Amino acid sequence: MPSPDLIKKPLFTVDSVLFTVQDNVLKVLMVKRAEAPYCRAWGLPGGFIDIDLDQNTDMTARRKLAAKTGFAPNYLAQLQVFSGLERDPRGFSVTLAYYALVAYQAVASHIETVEMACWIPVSELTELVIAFDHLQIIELARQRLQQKTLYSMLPVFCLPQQFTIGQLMAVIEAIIEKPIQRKSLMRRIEASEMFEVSNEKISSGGRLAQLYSLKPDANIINFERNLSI
Amino acid sequence: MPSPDLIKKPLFTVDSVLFTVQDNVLKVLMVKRAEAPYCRAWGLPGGFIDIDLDQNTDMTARRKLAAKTGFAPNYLAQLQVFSGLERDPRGFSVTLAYYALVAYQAVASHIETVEMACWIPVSELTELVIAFDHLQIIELARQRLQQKTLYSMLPVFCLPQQFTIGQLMAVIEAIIEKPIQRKSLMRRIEASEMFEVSNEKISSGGRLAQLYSLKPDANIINFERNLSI
DNA sequence: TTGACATAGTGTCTCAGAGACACTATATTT
DNA sequence: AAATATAGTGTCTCTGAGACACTATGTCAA
Repeated sequence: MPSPDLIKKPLFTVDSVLFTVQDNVLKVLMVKRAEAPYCRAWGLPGGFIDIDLDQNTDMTARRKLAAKTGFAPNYLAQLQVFSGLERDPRGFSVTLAYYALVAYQAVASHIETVEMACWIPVSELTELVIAFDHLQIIELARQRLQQKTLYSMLPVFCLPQQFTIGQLMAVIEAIIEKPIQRKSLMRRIEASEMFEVSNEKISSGGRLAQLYSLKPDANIINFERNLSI
Repeated sequence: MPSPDLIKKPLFTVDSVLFTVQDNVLKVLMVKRAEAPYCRAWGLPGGFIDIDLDQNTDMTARRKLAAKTGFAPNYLAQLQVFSGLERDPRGFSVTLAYYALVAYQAVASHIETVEMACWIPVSELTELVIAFDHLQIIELARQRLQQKTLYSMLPVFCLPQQFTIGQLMAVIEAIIEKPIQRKSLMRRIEASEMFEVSNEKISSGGRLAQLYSLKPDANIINFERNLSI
């Protein structure tokens, strides 16, 4: 039985919405829950802070993601805190949600059973039983990702270290669900000065495509205008 | 003495950076701490969630602000969570920081001693002893406020319900610390369709100024371009 | 009463960058 | 060699921010 003090403390957890783009489809990493509440439902990877292991909540998010998938996100940022009495049957709870991006790779299945962690297209989430308010959290994360895609180059974090304009364009279009102009993307790549051209080109069914990569020290800058919605 | 379980739990608090603009100066509400740690230093208004009083963390922020000032913010939004072992001498701590805007009004001094809560110009914060990492939190909140001011009408929440373009312009300039073009502001007011013209005008030392107010159901929209930095 | 001044608000030009889309370049496939 | 596919460029339009001169209308002082 917990102490009286403890009863008054809310549960505090850290959850992450890890996005990737595979085959031009935006997908989210979901984990099949093994414990109550919402046992056997799908939920976001996450858990409790471990004060001995985690320097801060960012580390909690990274540790939990690594435990479920075996890899580390290319980009990780805070989304928002969700709190309240209704969101967890155990009582008042507080969740710090992160959103993260990674270049597509298969989930390491050797860690746990194959069913444990899985990429799910965001458009198919409604067909599943989702734990807690995680569907809302994912929806908000998607909106934030879409917004940032309109005024930054965030989607590069869904690509491998070297990539072509065509790949970047495809990933952006998968995220914002609208076609964009290749020309606009080229202008932004030029203007941002964040990228360097490789001396390699790769084949893609037509003229060879120039490979680009993020400069080692590059900051992700924000443009002053959005792409059109 | 807390239970062994409790020792492992981080301290979780909610703090708010409440901004206002008075006499063309951006100010922050600071509270003089009465308890350790950082007794007698200045800190952000905030405190612990009270599960019996607060439906969620937003309510915690509002409750604590009301307790210190006697009024409610016009706008309140999450800033970011700050966490770690070093930020509080008592051990690992987690703070959810909010930022908020209010039209200037004197802090209700009847609630506590006059010195308890006080508007401090952000430019003068470095002259004070500030508790914890609250200076960093305020700095991040200021940056967020500046960014949002470039692409939204957020600064209206620093003004009374009815206001003139000149007042709005002054508040924006106090926040971003740059002059802006009245014409650009007029265009945005027109385009946003968020405001309605009053049938009153007020005197301001020259030609009478049109009074505007937010439409009752208006959402704060985001513009697709920033004002120039 | 009138003229100086202050603040409110408009007209209109320039400029940057997004959208559109035709055009060129260069690979693969048949 | 021709068809086709993808990469990349040239250039026009369009929107909205910046600049700034101009008009409008109030207050105040002589």
